[in-house]
Amino acid sequence: MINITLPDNSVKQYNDGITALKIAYDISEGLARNVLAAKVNGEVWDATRPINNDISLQLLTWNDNDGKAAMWHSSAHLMAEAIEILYPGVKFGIGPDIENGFYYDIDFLDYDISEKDLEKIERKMQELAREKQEFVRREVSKAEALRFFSNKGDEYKIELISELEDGEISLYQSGGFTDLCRGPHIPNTGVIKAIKLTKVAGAYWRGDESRKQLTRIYGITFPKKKELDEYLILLDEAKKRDHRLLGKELDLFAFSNKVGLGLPLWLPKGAELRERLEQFLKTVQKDAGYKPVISPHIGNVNLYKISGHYQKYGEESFKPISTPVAGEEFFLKPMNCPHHCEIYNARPHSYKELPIRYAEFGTVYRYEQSGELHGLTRVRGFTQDDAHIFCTPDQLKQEFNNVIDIIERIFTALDFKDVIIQISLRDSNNKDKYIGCDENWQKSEAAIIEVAEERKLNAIVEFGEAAFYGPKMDFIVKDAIGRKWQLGTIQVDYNLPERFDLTYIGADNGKHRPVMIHRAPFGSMERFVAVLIEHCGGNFPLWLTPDQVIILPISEKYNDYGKNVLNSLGKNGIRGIIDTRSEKTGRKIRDAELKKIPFMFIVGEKEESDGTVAVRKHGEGDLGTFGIQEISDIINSEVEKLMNLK
RNA sequence: GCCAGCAUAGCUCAGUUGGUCAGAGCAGCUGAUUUGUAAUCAGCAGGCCGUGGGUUCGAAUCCCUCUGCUGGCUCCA
Repeated sequence: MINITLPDNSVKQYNDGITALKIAYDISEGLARNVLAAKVNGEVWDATRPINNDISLQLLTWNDNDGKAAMWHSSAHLMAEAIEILYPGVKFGIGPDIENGFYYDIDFLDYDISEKDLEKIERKMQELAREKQEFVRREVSKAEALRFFSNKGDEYKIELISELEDGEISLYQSGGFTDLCRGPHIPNTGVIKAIKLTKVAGAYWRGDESRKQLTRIYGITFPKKKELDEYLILLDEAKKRDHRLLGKELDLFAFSNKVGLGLPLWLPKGAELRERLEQFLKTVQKDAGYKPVISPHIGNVNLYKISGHYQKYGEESFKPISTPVAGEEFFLKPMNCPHHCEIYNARPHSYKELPIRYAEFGTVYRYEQSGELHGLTRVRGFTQDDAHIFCTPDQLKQEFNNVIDIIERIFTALDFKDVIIQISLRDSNNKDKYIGCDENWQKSEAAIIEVAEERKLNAIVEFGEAAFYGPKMDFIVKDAIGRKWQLGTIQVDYNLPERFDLTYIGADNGKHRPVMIHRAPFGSMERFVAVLIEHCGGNFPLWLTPDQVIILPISEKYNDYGKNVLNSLGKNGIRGIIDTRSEKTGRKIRDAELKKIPFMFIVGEKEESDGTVAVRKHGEGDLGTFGIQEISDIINSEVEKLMNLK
């Protein structure tokens, strides 16, 4: 007999060789039907794998991420089985589960595969799933595994096996398909009820551009048809929020082939919105002791050789610009920091001046591969809300804290409520990857961790993800429909001060090296605006939105009164427009709703004689009649509250 | 850059197997209407069917080139 400890700490006794699935049946048949896998002493196992020792057991279902993973991984096998039947002879690469579903990389040889073929494969999968094929695990020797796949002619699997240790190799068989796989898998394919293959893409074998490109097919499966439908609705919602569509609809930005790929053009409404964002941050930064600086868009190639960007961005930069004088070359700047270092170096500094905080909305240029470009989120020219703080090592922690204050204030003002913080530290087993002495690393890592602990930040720590010059803290926001976006970043840097020989004179009258903090709360204006658009679906916060109010006169008779109202609003600092077309009120309301303007003021005979407006709020409807000063005050106090500026 | 798909009016899209196939709605302009909480009516204008080549008696439609757009290109059995 063995003891099985369940999550509620109850202990049950079973015979050797019992399986998680049988235990589930013992608890209830309903549960058993939902079991996808099991966690045995913290390790994810097949629910059908025999248990021979005392263990703690957690049954995994669709509600557990590990359960989902097992389901999707098994779905990848199911897809491979279907494909092997439909396209005999194809060769398989890898087929893992991913965050939202699974994929399989396959060498389709001479078959042409496009999205038209997906439906056929889906149907085959459904047919196979209904057979409730069981996944059978078999542990094999390396020689046996190699023999199996050489007989099959699957050179990719052979390559994978050759890198594995003998004794740790397992095969899984479901129906007529056998795959090299460590598992775990779901008990049988019967739980896969809803299948959607989503896209076909090329993917290099093992991500290596020099190797053969395989065909990757992505898909996702669900235990219930309803969940697939919900997923498709979510995708649809994401589509509606796409910043590229909304940017066009709301006249915010555009691209032109004549100007060039990945080079955004900001239209007046977009530029005004961006200016408001910049102005907001400038005000916050002024309060926090930042000083504006301005640096040119190009710099001598030697500047970037000193900073190390030349080595790093050489390939990803636009080609150097040559001058008529031989031997002189300039780069479009890929980052602002080298310039700011030289601004610091413009004159000597005393410890009494530190910290020095230089801020610049600096436009940088990087040559991204054409296929990487995407709306405003991935472009070739963009503006960072950059700042560099030069401080003494002792001031580091305080300065780091101050930057977090700024970032939190901004996220609050923009209604990003769900923020994940990632602290990226050095991989201490692999110190060669980084520069700088241990002491500095320990100090700066400790500073970040202490700050995170003191502020009780909801932070995850990643080892080995630090920049080569120092640890960093990244801010990842979740938008309104749950997608994650990396925005702000704070980085500690001991490298550039050294490379640029930055110094200050200390109280001891000696030269000392300052520490540098790189930080960008928005990251880049382009990317941030894109994320903001998708987050709010084009319904910007009141303080940011292009037009806060639209005046809708009932008929042309009231246009003059409407213009007077607009004037009064302007005097109260409220942005508005007026719709003087000779359209019916219903039409004007509809158009204003579609333009997502927060407030509609409807004015007619009553309002004109009373000096009032009938207020309708976007998405909510009629709010009733207000005096002009009264509603102006309401709007302004709302704006003030959102901006949190006082 | 590579793989797959797409490209028709400012926008969203129709255009069956090549032969009145250059169309619709919205937006725009002109006029009528003077309107009370999500589309008033009528008329007008608007396109080298992404570019260049080819096949054909004939191409928006078939083939090739180029350009651009979209989705991907390790989340490592």
